[in-house]
Amino acid sequence: MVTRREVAAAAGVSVRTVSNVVNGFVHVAEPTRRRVLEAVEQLGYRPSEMARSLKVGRTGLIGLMLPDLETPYFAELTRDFVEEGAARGFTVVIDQTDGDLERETSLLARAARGGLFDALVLSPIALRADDVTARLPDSPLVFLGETDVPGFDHVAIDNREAARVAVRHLVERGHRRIAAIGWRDDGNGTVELRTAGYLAALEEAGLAVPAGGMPLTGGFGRRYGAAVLHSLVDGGDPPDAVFCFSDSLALGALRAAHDAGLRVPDDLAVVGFDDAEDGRYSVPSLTSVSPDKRWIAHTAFTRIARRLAGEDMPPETLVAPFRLVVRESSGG
Amino acid sequence: MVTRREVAAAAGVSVRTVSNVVNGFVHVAEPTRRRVLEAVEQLGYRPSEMARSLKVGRTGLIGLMLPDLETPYFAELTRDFVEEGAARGFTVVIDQTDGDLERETSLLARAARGGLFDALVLSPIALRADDVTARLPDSPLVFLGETDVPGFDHVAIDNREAARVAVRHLVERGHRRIAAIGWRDDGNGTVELRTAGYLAALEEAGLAVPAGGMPLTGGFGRRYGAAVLHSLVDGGDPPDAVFCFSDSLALGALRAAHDAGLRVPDDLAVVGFDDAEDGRYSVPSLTSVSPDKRWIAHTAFTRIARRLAGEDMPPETLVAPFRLVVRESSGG
DNA sequence: ACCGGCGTTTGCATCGAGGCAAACGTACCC
DNA sequence: GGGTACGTTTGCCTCGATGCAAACGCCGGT
Repeated sequence: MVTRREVAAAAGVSVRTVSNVVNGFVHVAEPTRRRVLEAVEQLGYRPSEMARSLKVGRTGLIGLMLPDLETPYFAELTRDFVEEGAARGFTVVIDQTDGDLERETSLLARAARGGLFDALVLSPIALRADDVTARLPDSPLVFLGETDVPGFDHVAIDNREAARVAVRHLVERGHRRIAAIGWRDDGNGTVELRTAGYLAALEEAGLAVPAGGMPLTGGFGRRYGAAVLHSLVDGGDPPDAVFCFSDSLALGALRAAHDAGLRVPDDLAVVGFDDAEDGRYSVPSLTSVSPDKRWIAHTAFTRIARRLAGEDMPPETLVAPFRLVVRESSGG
Repeated sequence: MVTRREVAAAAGVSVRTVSNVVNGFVHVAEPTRRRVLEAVEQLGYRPSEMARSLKVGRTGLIGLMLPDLETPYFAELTRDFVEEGAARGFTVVIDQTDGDLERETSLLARAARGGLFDALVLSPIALRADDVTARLPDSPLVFLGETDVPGFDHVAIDNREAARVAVRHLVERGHRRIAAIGWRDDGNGTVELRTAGYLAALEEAGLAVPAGGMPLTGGFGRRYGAAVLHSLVDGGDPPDAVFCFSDSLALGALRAAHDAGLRVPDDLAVVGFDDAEDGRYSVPSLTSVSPDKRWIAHTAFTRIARRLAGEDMPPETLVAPFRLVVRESSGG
């Protein structure tokens, strides 16, 4: 690694002057500047990011913690974060946890160490408030999703309302036996809110949860959607519509419906959640709740930037907009 | 930020001793260790990653440059890289370029600076050999895909052979008018090799490219697959099979085939490339070439680790295994 | 000839931690 | 009791770059 010292020696100036030239600083005489730049060029000198970071206390790295990248929702969200970050001069570092508590805490611990990251955006699954406060980093934190850690910024859509809107749409289409796929009993806040919204919409319409209509689901992936729909169908008295807590679940359900000989949306309407690109090209295309991911990325970064700029503001929960995109799977 | 100095003062020892305790170094008397750990705990001291990195010359960060994350292939590949990296104590930093030359070079330039990254894995689209050699970082580079930059390690599957196998499968199924979707005229090596494999398989079977069977495609996304298939169908004399250069293209094609009233695989067989999860749950499920992504991640990291360990070895091209997974879309 | 002022350059200290080898202290052995 | 050996602790220097303020050189003005 070529250092300033060598450049300085080659150009016959002091180390400090090299810095001045490189940083386009104050007054540097033209001949001096030229000599230095020449030496830089010739030796192939590159300033060290690490040393710079140490001195100025910023790395330009933002950590983004996600359960996984294969879920299209997270892949698309990541894209928006990377893009928004690039526009603001940040590099986004992705960490994938699989929703594993140990990996979530270890990332937090690592991030807490000496500010390798200027800030963290967390989308935790298993992490609870205690785990966070126990190993608090100095850098700003923004939480995505439902894990409610008091004292931090929080960006999420109104999951309850979104679910309510989605189910109401099914009601308006004339469906009466509306099941939900995605229920889990592990204290996951997102799941609870979507469930609450689902139940609220049913109640408003004077409907009941159909037989077997609130089955436990092992995860948010396609295979679980397929498995649950199979069991709903096998159970007899199948629903005439399902509201799925993710597009992946919904796509799995579509596949299973097809295998069971059900026509969508005629025999079974399906609504998903996330509006991932997959659902736009599936057969049939998928009706879905579409959270505004760019808004989320933009908002999270705005909070981070303001906090990094030293602004002192109370933590807030910022509610992202969403809309329901109606496509073929619900008869749109 | 709490520093060692404050810990040292609190514990009544020298700064150096704090280091020794924290690093579990050599001989430290038990009472001293206890006092120091107590001070560490009480003050909430965390060693600074940046300072450490500066001193030891490693950050533990590996840069992974990809065109995008929404393509399931890259999302899955990323997953494997992140996982493999975590197992080896590295954090993977994703940079997304959209295949944009400017963003590709700027990342390379940034990475070249003072080794923020210990190594780089590049999956370039627009980047050419010249662009790389012009701004060569000191850290190891591994290239994925077809951009052949002499002098560097290179991990890729044999695209020509893989395409040949895929098309031969269609031939064996009795298809005779086999079109390809994915052709582009921009010097993209991957496209050229898959095209070559496609043509080779046709020639071996004594078949010709069907009318309109080598249409230009704007990209690898679903919409392009859909658009091209539509044009093939509209052109009259449609093919009885298509080999798509990506699963996304194939899924778009499936959707378009459905819209055109074609039954898959009876009227039209479809084969994709990448074996992304989407294709396993689509209707019909998708036959696809499945590159061994874990092998790719593992191999790339092995090379990197060996080079970082100081081993001096000639650059190599490492060929990843693949297999053809036959599913419903080709009558499997 | 001397002085103030400006433009330019430089030395020194600093960021936080690690390498090295010296210094310290105690205990043991002859 | 003195010397050695070992276990333990410490100072000092370095990593590469930046902030600060002093120092330098050169100019014109009186």
